[in-house]
Amino acid sequence: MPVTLFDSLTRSPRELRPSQPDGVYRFYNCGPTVYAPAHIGNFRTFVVNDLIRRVLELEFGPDKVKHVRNITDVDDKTIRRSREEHRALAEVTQQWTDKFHADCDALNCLRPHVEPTATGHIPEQVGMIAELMQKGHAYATADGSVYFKVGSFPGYGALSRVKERELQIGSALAGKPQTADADEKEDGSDFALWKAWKPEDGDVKWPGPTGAAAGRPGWHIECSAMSRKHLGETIDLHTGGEDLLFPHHENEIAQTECCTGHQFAKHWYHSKHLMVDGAKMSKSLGNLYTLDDLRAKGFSPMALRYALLAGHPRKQLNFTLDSLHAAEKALATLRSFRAALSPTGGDSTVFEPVFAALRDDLNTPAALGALFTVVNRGPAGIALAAFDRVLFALGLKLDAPAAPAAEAPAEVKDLAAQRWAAKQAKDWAEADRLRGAIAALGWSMLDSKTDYKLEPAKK
RNA sequence: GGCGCGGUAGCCAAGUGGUAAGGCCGAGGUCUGCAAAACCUCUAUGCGCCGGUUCGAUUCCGGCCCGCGCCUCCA
Repeated sequence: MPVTLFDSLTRSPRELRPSQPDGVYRFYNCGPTVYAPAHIGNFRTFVVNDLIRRVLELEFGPDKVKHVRNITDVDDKTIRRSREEHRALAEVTQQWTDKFHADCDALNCLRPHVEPTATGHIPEQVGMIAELMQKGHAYATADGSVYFKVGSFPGYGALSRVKERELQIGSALAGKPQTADADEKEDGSDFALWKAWKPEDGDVKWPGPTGAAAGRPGWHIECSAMSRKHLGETIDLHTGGEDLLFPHHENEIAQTECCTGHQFAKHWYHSKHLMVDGAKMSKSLGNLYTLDDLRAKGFSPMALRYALLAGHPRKQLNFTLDSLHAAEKALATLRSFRAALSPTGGDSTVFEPVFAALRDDLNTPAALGALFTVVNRGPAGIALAAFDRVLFALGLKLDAPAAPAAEAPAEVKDLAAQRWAAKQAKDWAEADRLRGAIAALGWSMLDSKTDYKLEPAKK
């Protein structure tokens, strides 16, 4: 069954097919800049990309997908952070890389097959810049930086239709101050391939290409170089958040295609941004959440994953804490449904509508709808293995506890023991009074036939 | 200013030229001393507004109103 995905280049849905004879699907996904914990907006993109990875594996086989996602571990933000904290750049970026991995694991995102770092691929980037200079697509400036000459690549703007955009820049951006390095450039739209060392870069520098000073690579070249090294000159799919479409991806195309002379990516995909409480996420609005922020509010990472899946990846999704509450409840229903399934035998085709929705441009809300349509019919005659295949496709893990178990304070435990005794004595008035006292301390006492447990009260 | 997206029940959110998936919330019920959990049932004559095309439009066309995103090395 064909998988279709919207293609940002042609602006239409297109079928995904491996283009190389080995049948391996080559998938490059722009990764995080590691200078702080990623926020849930970042994770929307990574969860969507994880879904692509899973759908591809189901379609072509687990060994027929090669997924590469980079780590940007040198740029203005990482360097600034390292200077602020008086720590080595590598130490800072390692810390946040580890945190990113832990968060991804918690969200049940499959690790990419290769996760290259920018600092680990300096020679590849320098080599590519040298190649571009030799071919006349790049030039060094007086300070030893190197810029890509946008005018030398006729295909520039095909992805973002930037030429249409530039017509308006005169009116809207005319008053904008020029950046310091703009004076060095031959043309305003040229972009940096190599940035000459400046004092604020501290000890962060590498030898540059011939004709350039020591310094560090620009942002765009890392993806071109790492993608080329790990996936070859032409890849099957390149993805990222919508904000990367321009200039990042447009620039990647220019760099790679000017070097190799071949088409860079067969297919482009961009997921939309996550909004929070109806507005763009930003620190100034105070609506920027990390995974740990949500954990602190008692929500599980899986609830975030579910909430992210509840919106179509190509539509803005408005995130609210309410949606996490809904997600927790939905997960609980799936959990009990799974527990009711027979481990052997049963129908394995009932979930086909779920897969069909995913194959149709990753329509996750429709997939969840189809899933619950089956769930609501009841567990009779449904194979556990078939349900688990759905869970794999969506990346949902149900065996994880909904919330981390917390230890009740001694005071609460004491009240609970008293209430249990009152209950055994059938002193209902006293039992109810004690339940109220426990609740007042922020805990819930949940009874079973023979036992009870304490949980933090639901907000 | 230009480009693009969206307005579907209290909230979130699919979808189709033929009469509205699903989740949450809410209501009722089974169970429980009571709760919680679980399970069962119910919940939009309606899809921003106004026209048009059509046997028939939420779905197509035109206009309007409202919200949002991008055009700044932010996923």
